[in-house]
Amino acid sequence: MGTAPMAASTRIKRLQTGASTDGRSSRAKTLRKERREQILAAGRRVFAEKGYHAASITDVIEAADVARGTFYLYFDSKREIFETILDDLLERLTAVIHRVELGPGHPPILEQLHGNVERVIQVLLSNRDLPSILRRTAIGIDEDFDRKLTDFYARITGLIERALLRGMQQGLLRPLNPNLIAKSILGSFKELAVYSATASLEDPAQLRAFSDELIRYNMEGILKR
Amino acid sequence: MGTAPMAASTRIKRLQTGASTDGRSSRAKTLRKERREQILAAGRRVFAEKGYHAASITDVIEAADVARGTFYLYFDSKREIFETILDDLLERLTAVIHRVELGPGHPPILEQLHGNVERVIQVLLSNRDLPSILRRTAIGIDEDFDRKLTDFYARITGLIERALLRGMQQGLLRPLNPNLIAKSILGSFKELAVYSATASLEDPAQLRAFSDELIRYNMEGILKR
DNA sequence: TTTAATAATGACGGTAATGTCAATTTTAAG
DNA sequence: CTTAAAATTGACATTACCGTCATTATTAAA
Repeated sequence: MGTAPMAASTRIKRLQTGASTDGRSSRAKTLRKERREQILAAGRRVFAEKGYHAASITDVIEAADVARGTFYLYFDSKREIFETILDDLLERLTAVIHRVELGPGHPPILEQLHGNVERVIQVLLSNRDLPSILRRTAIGIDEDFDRKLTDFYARITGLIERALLRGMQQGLLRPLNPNLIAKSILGSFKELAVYSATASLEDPAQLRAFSDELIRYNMEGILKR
Repeated sequence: MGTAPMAASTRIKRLQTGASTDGRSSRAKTLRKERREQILAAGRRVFAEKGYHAASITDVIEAADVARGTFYLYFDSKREIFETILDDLLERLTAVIHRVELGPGHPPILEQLHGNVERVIQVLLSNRDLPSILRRTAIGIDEDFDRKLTDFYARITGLIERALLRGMQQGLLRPLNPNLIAKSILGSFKELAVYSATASLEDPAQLRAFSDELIRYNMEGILKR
């Protein structure tokens, strides 16, 4: 009987496709994207639950309910699907982190800071798998991922560092070591962001309280004035 | 000729051994420990450089310059040698982190905090591989490691949290959310500690400056008074 | 209905790293 | 020197996962 596959029992086998003269119809393109997104979503779930290394392609295709070969029609490897997921996440985070602008015509600095914090948390909460993926994705998976993460965090640290310098120049901030403190600030935020899934921050009031606490800690420290 | 192995060219093959009536002579025991430590040191180097997953047993035995079989006389698996290394590190860190004591008969609080910071950094600097191992060892390697790390950080967070509560009761600290702020403080420190290898903190003056900056940031924040 | 193009399938071969063990080497006691 | 115990060795069997591809299923145009 050779290698003939059989129809899977309950699997919905098709999303429907089409063809046209110029390669692929727009409908077909949409459906290709849907299938891809179906596999990506399964990947996010699996990576969030097991972490990159413990997750196998087999886990992903089982979660996506597609055959092994199908996976390889959409992604070259486990590396590639994870890269897609990570790039996506880092890009979304980058998009919502805005440089703090001084001077008139801009919202108060504190409001801008709140905006950044709350937008980042919202991105992380938009898909429950994201905080776990971020949390589990540390240095050491792969040289390329290492660089991506390191660069991402370096960009944020750079943003913070420049903000600190401007703040010192304006006389708003005390003298401090901008590089060291920028890392501290990033660290304080990372530690909390990664746990954002466990708190109930979908409630805007709670989110605001969280943001308040974090920003006040960084601004004023913990001592009584 | 079967599976007969040949003498490795330049390898120092023995540490010398001995035997006695009660199983093993104390000299033999010492030498067993030395061989074990030789393999552990190689493991630390390899794990620091490549991370847990990318490191193979083959890498470790090549770094240690012992044969495959020898490795398995001292450790059951890659998991086990890494566990030994991680346990060791966490135990040493735990040992140098002391609860802050209030009241007369104890050094000033600030000095106690400096002590903690500087001792932790010293542990991390005692072996150049340790910061990298800590940095690369995030959640997701293995359920057991996850728990160990999570527990370790939870213990520290607990220490900080209780210190914050006492500080509030004493009227030294402003009102704050102890759990959230404890995590922030831990985060700020983790981010810096992990990079401690890159700074030149062997110099006591530099280490003190580092510690000053970190503690002042947590105490006073960044705003000008 | 027929048919060509596209999509999906899963058995299978290849690869890489693991842990074992029979053989060998070294040690130290007799 | 002889010899038994302990330590070391590396070839090899095993395992587990990866990516391929010939085959089958589905679609939509003719």
